[in-house]
Amino acid sequence: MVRVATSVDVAKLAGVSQSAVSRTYTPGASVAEATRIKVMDASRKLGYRPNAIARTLITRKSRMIAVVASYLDNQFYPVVIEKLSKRLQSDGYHVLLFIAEANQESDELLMQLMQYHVDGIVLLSATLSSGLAKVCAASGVPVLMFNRVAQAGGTVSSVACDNEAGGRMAARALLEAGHMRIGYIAGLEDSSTNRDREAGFNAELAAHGHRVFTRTVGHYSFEGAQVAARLMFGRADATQRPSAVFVANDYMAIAVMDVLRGELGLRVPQDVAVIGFDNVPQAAWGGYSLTSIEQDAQAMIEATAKLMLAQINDEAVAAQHMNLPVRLVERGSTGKTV
Amino acid sequence: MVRVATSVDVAKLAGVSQSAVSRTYTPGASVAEATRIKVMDASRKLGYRPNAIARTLITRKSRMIAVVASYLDNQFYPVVIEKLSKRLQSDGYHVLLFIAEANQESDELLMQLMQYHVDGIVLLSATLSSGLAKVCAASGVPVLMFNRVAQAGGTVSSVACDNEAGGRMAARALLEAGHMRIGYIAGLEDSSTNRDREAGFNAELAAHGHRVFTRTVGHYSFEGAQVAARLMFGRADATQRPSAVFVANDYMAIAVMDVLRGELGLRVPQDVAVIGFDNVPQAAWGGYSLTSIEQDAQAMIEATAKLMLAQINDEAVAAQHMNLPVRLVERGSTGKTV
DNA sequence: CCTTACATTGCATACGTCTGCAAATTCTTT
DNA sequence: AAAGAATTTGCAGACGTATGCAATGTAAGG
Repeated sequence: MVRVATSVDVAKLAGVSQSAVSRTYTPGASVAEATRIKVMDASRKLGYRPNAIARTLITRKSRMIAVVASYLDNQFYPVVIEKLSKRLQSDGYHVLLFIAEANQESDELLMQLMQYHVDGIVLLSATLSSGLAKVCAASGVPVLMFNRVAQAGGTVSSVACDNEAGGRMAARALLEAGHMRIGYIAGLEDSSTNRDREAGFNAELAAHGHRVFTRTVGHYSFEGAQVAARLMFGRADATQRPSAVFVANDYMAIAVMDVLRGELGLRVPQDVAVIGFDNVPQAAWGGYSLTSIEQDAQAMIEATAKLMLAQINDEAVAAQHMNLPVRLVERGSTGKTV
Repeated sequence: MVRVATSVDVAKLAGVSQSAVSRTYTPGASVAEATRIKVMDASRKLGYRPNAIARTLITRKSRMIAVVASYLDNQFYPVVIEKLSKRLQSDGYHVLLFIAEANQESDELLMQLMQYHVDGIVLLSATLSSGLAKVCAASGVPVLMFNRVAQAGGTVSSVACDNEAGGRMAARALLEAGHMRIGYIAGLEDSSTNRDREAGFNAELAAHGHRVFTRTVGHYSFEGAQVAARLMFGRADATQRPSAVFVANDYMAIAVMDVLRGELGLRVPQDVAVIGFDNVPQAAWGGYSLTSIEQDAQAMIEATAKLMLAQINDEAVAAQHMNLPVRLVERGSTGKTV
């Protein structure tokens, strides 16, 4: 077994008390410059580093934030995780990553994370069971949903984009291009993102005297989107299928484009215009040139970090619900040549 | 401030000693069935969960494993992180995620992780400075490099694929298709993956009396690959440019294909055949249909988890270097229609 | 019934750090 | 130079759990 140096070892070598060592590593504590130097020297000699675990036990702050994710194959999330991690790291926090099985009860696993006394929890595209929300609130751990909106009230914050406005933009873009038969491929039926995007989309169509021509469901999965595309576009008669489709996210939209072109021999945008949501990096790839509603990931992450840190440092900060603006990025899949 | 129940609270309510509570939550400890039930009842009433932090302090096992990653935009890594996390979770370990700035000295940051007394460290596509390797060895923390191979000897394990064999396969595939002018777009010059892939590639070319026609460097980045592609294929005279190119990974290969088609008006595979490495999910997308050398991520992860857990549980287990087999997946970018 | 073995329990201490408090030291000020 | 203010220091007691040890209770064997 290996023994690493402790603050007591350092104190002994430096000829000071253990308190002095502790204070040296506590910003803002009262230590004379001379002793600080003695401590630093001794630390260097012994290779001492404060034990974050012991520190957590007494300060009750672990400086760890749990991030719960599920589908990392949707490109939106790796980007978010990367940026969010960096952002939190720069504030001295670390990310305890947790991958939730898509359809699994994540409660048990979140309880495990709670055992580590994380200072906060960020849920990426996942919702919290009301029971667990209560547990978190009871133990004073701030919870924030990213890209999902919480049910009414509650102690859980959320940061999302203005999904409804995005849905409206998508509708407007397709209407302005003159499409009359417009389809919608839904994500997960019970997700707030899908609900809001679809609501905005339908509202805008209705405002112009239209309504959706066909609707199928892709469940935010690649395979689900392929099935949904085959269902929607599988009929031979061109007038029986949409001339444009709004897909609830880019990840699915790409699967849809592959089915349209590869399996059904349809051209995008000539036969079918496609518009997605998220503006993932792949949307800009030459093979797809996918028009999309952009979520400002950077802004969402900044808001997430700010809100989370505020709630950690000040228990009085209330839960908030933020909806950040979106914008339309037009590319080839709706006819704009780029 | 919120107070959560401790083992002492539970003990008091259950009318037993704190030790009894502790033993109830320690598998294999000696507790009578009757007291175990009393403890469980009291725990339920108080919502008690053992404090993993306090436990770590005394057992010196945090059941946390640090995972250090850098480029999550290369699709290979999200997949790895997801699978690795799940695998470790199933063994009761959790992942402390750390995003290293690409060109930054990650030593300081790894030291931060060491303060959390992680039980092990997995480096994704990153190498360890020799100084830090020494620190880790000194504190008895097993370190494993994933997709990179350590310098000679050392206490650091590594799990990678047989990059050299993969390079040879790529060469053979292009030679068998009859290509005479074959280019190579390199990744990071000082990475072991690039070194080995290129070495195998060159060796196989040489074995057939050929050698590489042009070589440029993409540094494993998207933009770098675009530049490298322009350099290699920017000349008007068709005989002055390769008819086939091996790109050191898929992430770059996709960038290369976009430049070839979108900017230079070249067709793949008719004008240029392209072959990548990793077989990321995107390689199979209809927009690219990229032939690739597949790394068996699942097997690599299984090996990583097994080796890491073995080293954690038994200090006697020596560092190992594993090279898992690869295989060629042929698709449209080298002329096979799929 | 007594001895021996065994299972169960509680006590007390340790893990490595922070922090309130009072003592000790240094610096100001008159 | 003395008194007061301000700074620095060490002591000691947390934080919540695990575990060696001795003590207790129980079962088995003779």
